[in-house]
Amino acid sequence: MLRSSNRTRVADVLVPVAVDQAYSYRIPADLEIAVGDLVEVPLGTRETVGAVWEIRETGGSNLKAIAARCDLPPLNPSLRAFIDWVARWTLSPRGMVLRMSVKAAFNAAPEPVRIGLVRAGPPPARMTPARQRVLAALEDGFPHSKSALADLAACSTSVIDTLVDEGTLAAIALPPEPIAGICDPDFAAPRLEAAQKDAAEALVAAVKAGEFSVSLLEGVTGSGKTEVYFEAVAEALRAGRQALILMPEIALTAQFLDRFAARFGARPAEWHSAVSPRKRARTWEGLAKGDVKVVAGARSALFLPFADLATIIVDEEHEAAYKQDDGVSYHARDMAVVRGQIDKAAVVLASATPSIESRVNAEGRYRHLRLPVRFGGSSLPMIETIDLRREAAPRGKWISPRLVAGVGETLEKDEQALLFLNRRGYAPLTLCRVCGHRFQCPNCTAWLVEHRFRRALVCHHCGHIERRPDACLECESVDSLAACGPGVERLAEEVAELWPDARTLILSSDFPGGTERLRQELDAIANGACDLIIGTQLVAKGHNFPLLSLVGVIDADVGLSSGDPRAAERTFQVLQQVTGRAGRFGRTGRALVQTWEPDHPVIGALVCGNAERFYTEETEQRRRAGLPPFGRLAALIISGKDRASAETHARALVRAAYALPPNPKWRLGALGGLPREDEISLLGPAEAPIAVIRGRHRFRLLARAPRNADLQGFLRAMLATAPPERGGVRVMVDVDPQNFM
DNA sequence: AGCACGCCGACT
DNA sequence: GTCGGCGTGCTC
Repeated sequence: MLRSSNRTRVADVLVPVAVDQAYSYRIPADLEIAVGDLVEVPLGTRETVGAVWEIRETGGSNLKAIAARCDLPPLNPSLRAFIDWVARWTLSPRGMVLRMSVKAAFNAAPEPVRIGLVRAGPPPARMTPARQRVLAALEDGFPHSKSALADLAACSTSVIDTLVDEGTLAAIALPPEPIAGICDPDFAAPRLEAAQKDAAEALVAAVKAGEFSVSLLEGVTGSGKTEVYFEAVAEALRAGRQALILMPEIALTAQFLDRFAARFGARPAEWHSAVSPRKRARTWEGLAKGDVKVVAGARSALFLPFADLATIIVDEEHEAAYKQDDGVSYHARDMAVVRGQIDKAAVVLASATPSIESRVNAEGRYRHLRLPVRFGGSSLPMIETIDLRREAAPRGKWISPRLVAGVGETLEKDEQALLFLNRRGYAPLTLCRVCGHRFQCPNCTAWLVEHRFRRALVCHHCGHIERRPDACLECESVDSLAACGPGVERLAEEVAELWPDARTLILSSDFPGGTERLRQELDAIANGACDLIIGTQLVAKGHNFPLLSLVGVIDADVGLSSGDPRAAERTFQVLQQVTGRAGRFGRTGRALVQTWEPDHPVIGALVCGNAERFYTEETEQRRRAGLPPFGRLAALIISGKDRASAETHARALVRAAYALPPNPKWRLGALGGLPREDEISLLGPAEAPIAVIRGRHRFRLLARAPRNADLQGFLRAMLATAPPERGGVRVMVDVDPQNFM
């Protein structure tokens, strides 16, 4: 049908900047534009790439025009719906969520053209031995790159150049190397034990159903969760559909990728911070076209353009690393469930120590699959506590006599030991014995942590670094500085004194050489390259050390006293994970846990393996306090360059909230009144526990809402009513906060 | 998120 | 007198 000439086609385009609305652009008559297309549009003074969210017709208006349609697959309706949903949930501008989805598709350097050489004509007029070798190397019929060919023929590249000039060889452009191999669901069918088989069948059925479902796959370390969820992936592959495996960043180890390759015959595509922009761009496109079938990735992989997503696995679902705090703050585990709902995919949450949230949801809302037995015949480690009140380490030392003995025995048997201390650096606090001066970060409310290897004092919040002085900065006393408390570096010093011959390695997130070296090192350890590992939290995450038979926890109580409502749960999870590293694959491991509070419920649950009771009590506490998953939380962090402006604005926000008219979707409790179950309560403003970070003073507001209340609606109304942010004040909204500092 | 505009301090 | 610091506001 003919369109009347005075009507113009207009596209509402979402641009990847911090705006919520889509902008309208005229569609030039010569451009074929559809909803979902990625398009180049002018924005202010520059050009950017946006996504078409809607197309409509309108009377003449002088809008800017779409410049071009990108040569990329369009965003499908489910991804667009997901972007809209995440933006509304997190109170982020939709443009910023779109950005997370599409930025990897662009700003990648163009694919370098790979040149391959092939036989193209008669042999050269004059044959030489080197030329002979080159031709022989090409007998297999496959194109070779120039350098590979020169290597193969043991000649210089000029020999090849001459053969090209003579017309014997020709240079052709090679297709880029595939981003991932073909994954074969039946490459190596696993032998599953009965419990694994039942769980795997349930997951396969869930994928087959082609409907949204959530399964909590719970099983202790070594119970074979991975093999079980691989069957869900296999089912997706059999159906020609796609699978996403989410993992906490550091767990994306070569070990995991090798296990995957052993099962499916090829590695999955990878998605994490260490993947090059070019590879990302190709993975993005491969997924959108449906060519790439399986991605293993960190949380940001959730925003990839899957063409036909059948299952999402969230491995180690309890991990705090799934929460993104900067920019758009989202919890990848929760958003995975949402994406599963939109894409009609089977979501699998896997963990040895599930979050309280998932456990509660598993009582009814989710399918609950348990793997009770430790796979492969090895038993759970024997866990003993060491009461530091009775068996303390010598003064200035951190390893108690019993732990010293335990490590000694282990090393004598040529087995590996791991000492776990969740503190990076040498010492968390440095002070002057003469005047009492404490070294503090100039930008943050935090002590500077001594890093002895780097001869520096470092702030773990803002990265501030200064040389460790020899004299006190305050009273100028020389040699008066004392290191207080232990970090892994200091523990290493103690270890070196106790066992000078042991091969020791420190594993922490500031590992020199970055992620790649760390990966290699982890593999080396698994192969016995070291006797004694000293590690932070990092060692608890998803890496297996088959030779490890003893785990020593230096200070089990760290973190229990913080104001974080999840402190006990977190401590339990990390201790359970780290002690579970001991004695896999046939050996009975042993864990020695040093603690000042052996009677604490967390320690009790760990030692007698009575996780159930601990979970029940924690769950009950959450229920009583209306905390997640029984209620919902949102934090507002109000920061400014000075204390007063931040506090003033925080108070203005509270006033705005109480001035709001009544709303049917939420009710705000009376100011100062007792919290009621059906009302939103607003706590604060309170100065944040870390009052200053990067030179910005911070206040916090905490909103707690009943499950059925429209918490986001309330927050939007409050923010809209409050005075605009001026004088450098910033408000950050953190829905479902995990971090209370 | 970028990028321009604008208003105050230290310099060729 | 200009260069440049960053706070503020806008992008169809």
